[in-house]
Amino acid sequence: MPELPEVETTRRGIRPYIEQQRVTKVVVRQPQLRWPIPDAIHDLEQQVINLVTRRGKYILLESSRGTAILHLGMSGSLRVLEKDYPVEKHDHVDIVIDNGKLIRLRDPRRFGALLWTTKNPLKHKLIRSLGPEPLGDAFNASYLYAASRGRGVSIKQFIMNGHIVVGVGNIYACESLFMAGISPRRAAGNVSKARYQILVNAIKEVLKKAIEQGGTTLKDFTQAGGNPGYFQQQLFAYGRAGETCLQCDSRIKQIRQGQRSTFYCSRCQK
DNA sequence: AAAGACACCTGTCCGC
DNA sequence: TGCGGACAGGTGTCTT
Repeated sequence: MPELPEVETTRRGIRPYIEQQRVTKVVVRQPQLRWPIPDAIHDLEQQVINLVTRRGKYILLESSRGTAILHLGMSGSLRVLEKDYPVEKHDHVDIVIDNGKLIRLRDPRRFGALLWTTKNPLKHKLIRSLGPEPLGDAFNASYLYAASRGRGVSIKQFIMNGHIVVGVGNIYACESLFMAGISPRRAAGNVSKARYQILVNAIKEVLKKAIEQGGTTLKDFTQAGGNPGYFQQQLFAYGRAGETCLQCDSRIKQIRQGQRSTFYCSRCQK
C-alpha cells in the first residue's frame, strides 16, 4: 500500500493524537510480522511519545526510554480510533493512549514491522544505510548522477532502491519517469546529468503533489482518519496499461522489471 | 560491489 | 460456482 506520500499522510494523521501523549498499553494480537514484534515493545507503555517522525517509509515513535520503529510494508495501515472500537481480522496491534484514543495497526499481508530500539533510531541497522530523503536538499542531480555512474541497472529500479533514495515506490517511480520523459528501461549509468536534473525535479514534484492529495488510494489505502487519498485521479502511467497516453495518442505499455510491473509510454519516454 | 532471484503473507481478480 | 494461477503500494537476504 504505502509509498512515501502514504506514509507521510499517515504520520500527519496520527501525530496530533499521540505526540506529547502517554501510552497506557501496547496490545499485540499477532506478533508475527516481517520480523517478530519484540517483547520490549511494551517498554513504550507509560512513556510519553515525544515525537512522531519519519525516515524513508519508517515511522518513528520516540520516547525518552526508546523508539518504536514502524513500517507498513505492502498492506499496512494505521488508524486513530476510540479505545473500544471493534477489532477486525488483521488488526494486529493497538497502541492505547491515555486520551481515550488508540492507534491501530492493520496489515493483512504482514510485510510490515514493529521494532524497538533504545539507541539512536537513525543508527538502527534498517535505517542507517538508507539513501537521502527525496524532498531534502541532499537529493539533487549531482548526487544522483554521481551515484549512477557505472550502473547498468535500469533507471526505474535505480530510483526505487532505498539505498539510493528513499520513498520512491512503484507508483511514483512510474509517474516520475513519465513526467521526466525518461524510459524506465534506460540504464541508470546512461542518463545525462541534465536529464537527472529533470528527473529529480519530477520526483520532488510528484511526491509533493501526492502528499497534498493525501496519497494514492488504489484499493484500500486510507488516511489515519479513514478517508481515501486522491492522487490516483492524476496518475498518467501507473495502472493504465493499454489505455491511451494522456500526452500523445499511443498506448501505455506494461513490462516487468525486477519482478515489478512498470507502466510507460514508449513515445513520450526515451 | 552489483545485479538478480527469492522470500515473507493474504486477498482479489481473471480465465477456464 | 469452484479452482488454479497471477498479481498487488516493500525490502532484506541470499546467490551469482
